[in-house]
Amino acid sequence: MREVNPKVFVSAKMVAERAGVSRSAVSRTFTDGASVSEETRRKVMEAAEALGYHVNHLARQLRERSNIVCLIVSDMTTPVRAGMLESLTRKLQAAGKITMVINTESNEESVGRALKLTLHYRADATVVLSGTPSSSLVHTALANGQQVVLINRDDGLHGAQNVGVDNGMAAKEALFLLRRAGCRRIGLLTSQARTPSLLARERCFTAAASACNLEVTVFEAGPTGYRSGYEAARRVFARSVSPDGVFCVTDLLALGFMDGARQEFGLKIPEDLCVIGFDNIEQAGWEAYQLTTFEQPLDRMAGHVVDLLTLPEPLPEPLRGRQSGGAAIFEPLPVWRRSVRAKPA
Amino acid sequence: MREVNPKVFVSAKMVAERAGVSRSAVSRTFTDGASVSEETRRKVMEAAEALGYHVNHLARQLRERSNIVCLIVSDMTTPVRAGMLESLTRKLQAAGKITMVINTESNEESVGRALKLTLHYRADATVVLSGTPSSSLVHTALANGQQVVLINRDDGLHGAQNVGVDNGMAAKEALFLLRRAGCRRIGLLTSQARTPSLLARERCFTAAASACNLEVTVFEAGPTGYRSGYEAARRVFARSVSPDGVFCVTDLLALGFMDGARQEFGLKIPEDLCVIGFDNIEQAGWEAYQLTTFEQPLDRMAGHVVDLLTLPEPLPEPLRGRQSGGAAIFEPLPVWRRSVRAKPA
DNA sequence: TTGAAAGCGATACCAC
DNA sequence: GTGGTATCGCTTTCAA
Repeated sequence: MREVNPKVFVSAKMVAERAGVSRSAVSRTFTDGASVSEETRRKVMEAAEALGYHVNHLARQLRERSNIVCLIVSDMTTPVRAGMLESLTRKLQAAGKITMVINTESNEESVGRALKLTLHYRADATVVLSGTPSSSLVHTALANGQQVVLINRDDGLHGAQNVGVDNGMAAKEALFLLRRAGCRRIGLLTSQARTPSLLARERCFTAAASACNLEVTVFEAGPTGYRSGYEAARRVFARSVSPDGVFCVTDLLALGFMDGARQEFGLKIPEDLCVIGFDNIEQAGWEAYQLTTFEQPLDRMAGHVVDLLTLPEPLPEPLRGRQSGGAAIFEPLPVWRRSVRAKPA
Repeated sequence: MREVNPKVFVSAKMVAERAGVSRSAVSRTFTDGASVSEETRRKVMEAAEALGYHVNHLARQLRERSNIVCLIVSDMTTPVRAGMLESLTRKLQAAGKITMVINTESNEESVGRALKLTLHYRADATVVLSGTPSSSLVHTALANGQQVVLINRDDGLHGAQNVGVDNGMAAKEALFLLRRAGCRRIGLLTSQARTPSLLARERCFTAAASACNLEVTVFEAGPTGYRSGYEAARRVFARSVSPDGVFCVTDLLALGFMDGARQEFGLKIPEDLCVIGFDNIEQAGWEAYQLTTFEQPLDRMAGHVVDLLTLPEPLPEPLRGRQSGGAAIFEPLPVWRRSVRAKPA
């Protein structure tokens, strides 16, 4: 049924020639709602089939929107990023969009380069999952009629659309849980990556503590990740006074911290130490950890992003996420597991 | 510096008009190696800057190759997939390619739909990370001059280029390790997803065992993942005779299996039970597991894929991976940790 | 219903 | 060095 290898993409022209019709006829055959006779359509389809023709969407959308959405992301092996990527690609596809992924460092320059690329590829929209582009670049994108969506950037850029999670609520709840467990020396473990989300969690947690006249010791680990959490535990528990309740700004840090505390100091969780994380990555539910944490509603957030990109108007009421200063903020879901005591030891 | 919002992508024509030159001049300014006077270039750059112009690569590549590479993948949150995706996107970008990600189910029909999409988008190449497209579709792609690369499909399709890992070698080594540890009742845990790779690991492992006159009990878990491993342990150790050494076809299964064995039956690893995995995902190195496993050289494999797509000729000798029947096979790297005893208990 | 022709944004080839 | 023109693959008038 199929012809010899042309080593070149089959074009509508080739199909037209073979079917003995005009190229317009071919175009119409593949445009729904266009008027073609049954006879012509049959001839065209037959030729197309034989040649292995596929409409060139890139050329088609030379006149209209490209339907391309760019995802700018760094550290995509991280469970949260991978999860967001999965959700976004799936939903975008379902909405008929094409997803272009740009893997970048999270510094402003790299993100900027990536954003320029999206302009070169005429993406209808860009979704930034990590890092923050300079506001002047965002404006260039906007000026080119491109939508820009920023995820989990609490320092939301003017002009861009922001989608995020309510860090403050989780931080407050975390403090409450640690207090209820009877923890007396409360700590917070953050990472050296001072992203807006992590900073917000830290700020809200310490603020909530001061409000109760509680002192919180802040520990800073290395880059966000398991290893950093582990090493942090090493340092934290080598001190004369060490915490008995710690809120870690991400699950990955928390899991490493738990392992470090148990392995290096023989601490029992939650008897000797209570730990709370943030994100609810899959591993937090693993038997070895059973980490109490807060779930980022990735799927709902992704859904909202897709709505922003597909719905014609500024999202109608009722909103899917709470709106605040132009940002859609989603409530994280507390997930109670076994890394925190239910009451004082 | 920047003009009012045109709400439409800026084109070379607009730049030309503003700079008072021809559109050819604009084109030349952005084509390196073209001859433009300093004066003209300056005027063009100034106008481009003011308007926020970016060359439209989609239109440019109407005449030449698109530079687009499509990645077809399912279950991208899985550590191995996420890792491969990370490596591929990074290297492809470095090679000047644009990456489109198609998130799909792994059944033939979904993969087929995805492959057709890549044709619509004139991708120069398609890399299939999961699932196998029908061979007729692969031929259509090939006939359109598109390269097709299949990763870890041991049933390698004719025409497509295959890149994989040597499952047989790992399986044999796994058996050796379990025997050296003095295990007497050896088992193999596989998943219900009977992908070519997993089947190969199973086949080679049992074959190696028969060669030593050893019997291997094969257990089948649910879908590849932690939960399935955990549940499998539940069933496996509820039996009157249970294994004391198990090769799990993926790390995720292994980790769940370990937790199940420890949590539900109080087994000590490696004293009571030796476990070996495959993939060397990050979590395998976590303190709670310290799983002995085999590392898939994702980075080297990705590098090879990119070579296939960028090097003009069929890859020259010396090859980066062992060549076998047109497939590039990479050796997995044994990673010795603590889930297997070094000698009999 | 059909084919011819214009146009989308960019590049290559021409004369000038 | 420069501007005009054809061309890439496609959709969309517009006449027939």
